[in-house]
Amino acid sequence: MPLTLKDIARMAGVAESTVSRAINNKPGVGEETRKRILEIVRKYNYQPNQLARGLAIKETRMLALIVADLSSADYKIIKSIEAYANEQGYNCLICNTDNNLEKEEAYLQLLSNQRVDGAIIIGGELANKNIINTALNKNGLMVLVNCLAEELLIPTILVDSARGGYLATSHLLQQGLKKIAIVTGSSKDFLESEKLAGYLQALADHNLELEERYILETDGSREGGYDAFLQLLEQGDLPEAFFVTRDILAVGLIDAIKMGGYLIPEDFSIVGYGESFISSIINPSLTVVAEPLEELGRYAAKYMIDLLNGRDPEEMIKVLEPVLKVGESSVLRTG
Amino acid sequence: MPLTLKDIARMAGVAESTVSRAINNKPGVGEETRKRILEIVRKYNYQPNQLARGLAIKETRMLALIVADLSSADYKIIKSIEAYANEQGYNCLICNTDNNLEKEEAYLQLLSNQRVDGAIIIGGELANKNIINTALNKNGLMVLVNCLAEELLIPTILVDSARGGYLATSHLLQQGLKKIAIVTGSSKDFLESEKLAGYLQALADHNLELEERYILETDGSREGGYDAFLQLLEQGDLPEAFFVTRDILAVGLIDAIKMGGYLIPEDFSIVGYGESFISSIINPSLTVVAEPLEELGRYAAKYMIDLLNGRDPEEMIKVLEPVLKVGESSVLRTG
DNA sequence: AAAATTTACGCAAGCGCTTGCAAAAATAAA
DNA sequence: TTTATTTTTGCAAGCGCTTGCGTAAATTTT
Repeated sequence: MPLTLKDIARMAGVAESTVSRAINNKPGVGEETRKRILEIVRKYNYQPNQLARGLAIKETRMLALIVADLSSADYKIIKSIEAYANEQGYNCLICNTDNNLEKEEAYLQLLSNQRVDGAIIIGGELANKNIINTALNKNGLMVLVNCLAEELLIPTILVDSARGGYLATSHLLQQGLKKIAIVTGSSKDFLESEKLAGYLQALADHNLELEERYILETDGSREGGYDAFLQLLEQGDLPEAFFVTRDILAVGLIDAIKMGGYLIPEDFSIVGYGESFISSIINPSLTVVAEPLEELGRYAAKYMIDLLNGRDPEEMIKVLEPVLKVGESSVLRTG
Repeated sequence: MPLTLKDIARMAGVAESTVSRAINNKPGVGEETRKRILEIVRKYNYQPNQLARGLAIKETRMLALIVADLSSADYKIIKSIEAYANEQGYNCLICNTDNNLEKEEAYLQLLSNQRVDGAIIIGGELANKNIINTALNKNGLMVLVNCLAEELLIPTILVDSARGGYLATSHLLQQGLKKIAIVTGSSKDFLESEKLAGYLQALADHNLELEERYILETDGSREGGYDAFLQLLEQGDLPEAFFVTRDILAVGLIDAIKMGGYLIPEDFSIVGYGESFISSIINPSLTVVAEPLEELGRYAAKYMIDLLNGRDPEEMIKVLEPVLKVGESSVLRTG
């Protein structure tokens, strides 16, 4: 059995309350007694029981990280959140909802359970408004990362996907390319539709008219990317370049392009999205719109903890800028 | 303020203890009262405070997942652990030690803090024996994944890396190749040295003698892989094939090989390790020794929970078999 | 030296839940 | 009907910690 406050108190010959105050650096303890107590604490390596403490002061120092589908992209965000949170004395629960609403709901109950002090919701199409709203009404503290809950006043931090789409498309346009196709994931996904919007905006800014057939919506999988190219091939109307909104899609697309005997970037230029190291491993290395994932995570954690410290959520909305990282897939080698 | 047991008790006109028993399906509550109570519970969506419950019954239903360096390989294991644990009513804390002993120690204190019921330690060179031993002595429940703490009686689950090395090397030998180099990460890493052992065994079984210069120890990074090839190039003594023990290493090695104008697999056959989807994305697709990560995670979670349920740790050691997945990098195209 | 402050410390209640034990109620046995 | 038995329920202590409040001791002020 681990030692308790009572044990320490007995050893030090003082009351429990005194030990408590000494440990927590609260006023009301004489210098001498404090030292004596801390000495004993150290000697026996006493660790306060956090459950009891949490119960008494009503905080758990735990955060729930709710992820729609734990993927290789998310772990960087998570890592970053965890690092910051840990610095501030918080631990992080990992909650994979598998894109399952019931699971999401169950996890959000951690808030009302009082198992966690707050929840950070990361990603995708999910983020069901009803569920979140319910949690919100119960005073559940939440932060949204890369997803939106319109109307609801929740601190949100996201990467400007429209800007990303714009950057990617502009880059291709600047290479003198005009026939640019976009290969996206589900249009239900807010971020995906933003990327499309950026793409359209860039075209418009260059006075190019929209070609419906160059907008290819897929399921976001590798096969989806592969099929997208086949589809164009059948139509017999190939573009000069591709903006692909997900790295996995790009992999599939590139498979198909190579299978067709085409060269990148000679026959097709490509810009991808998301700087997983896939992009640098692929041959040729992929030009991508890179998101500042580490920063994303840090902000998320910071907002959460600010929230816990009573800061007003009103002002907490952050839009980070993606940057274009030029690789070999979009630029013709000179010479 | 959330409702408490007392609130429910008052509403139902019974004592708190009765409500408690009703909620937890314990005997000693009349059928009628039970129904009445549960009705109220549902109506108000009452959620027991887990901290209080934990304090009373001395369990947190939380597991710490201690990872040496949260990487893309680990998240699959984590995902799998989390899924199983969640099924069994446990939540998982994510603890990234960043390969830092102090952090590892701090995280293991979660055990003595009684913030978690058990810890699953995943990975690498770390797993400091002293620290673990201390935790063990305090009755900390632990499970090891893909790492070892010799002498200590701790449930362990790992993939047979020696077998992996053997499989990889044998495969190359079966292709009629004889001059096979191995590129490994740090030899301090138990798993890495096992892979080497498997490699050596395979050579021995084929009556090939060991060529020291074909054993290349690196820092495990992409650059490490790149440099390994350069080193051989300088020596002017190139092998016919490579067994590369980490996927990132393989990426670097392949970079270098291509840079040198060589072809894979025509000039060099390659077998990598770990079926991240890197292996299929790389061109040519990589032949790899694949580890059953999902299964690894599931076993880890299962052992942990078995342990919590009082099962004897003695019998808990599981060695999973890796399998060879043949890609294009090791087999000459016929025709 | 006495009075007024300040500081150090202990007491005890409370956080929300569980559980052993005893009392009360319902049921079975005599 | 009485007694014995079982079931239902409540009481109260306890899990390990925090904190408001009151008192004793130390310090400062007159």
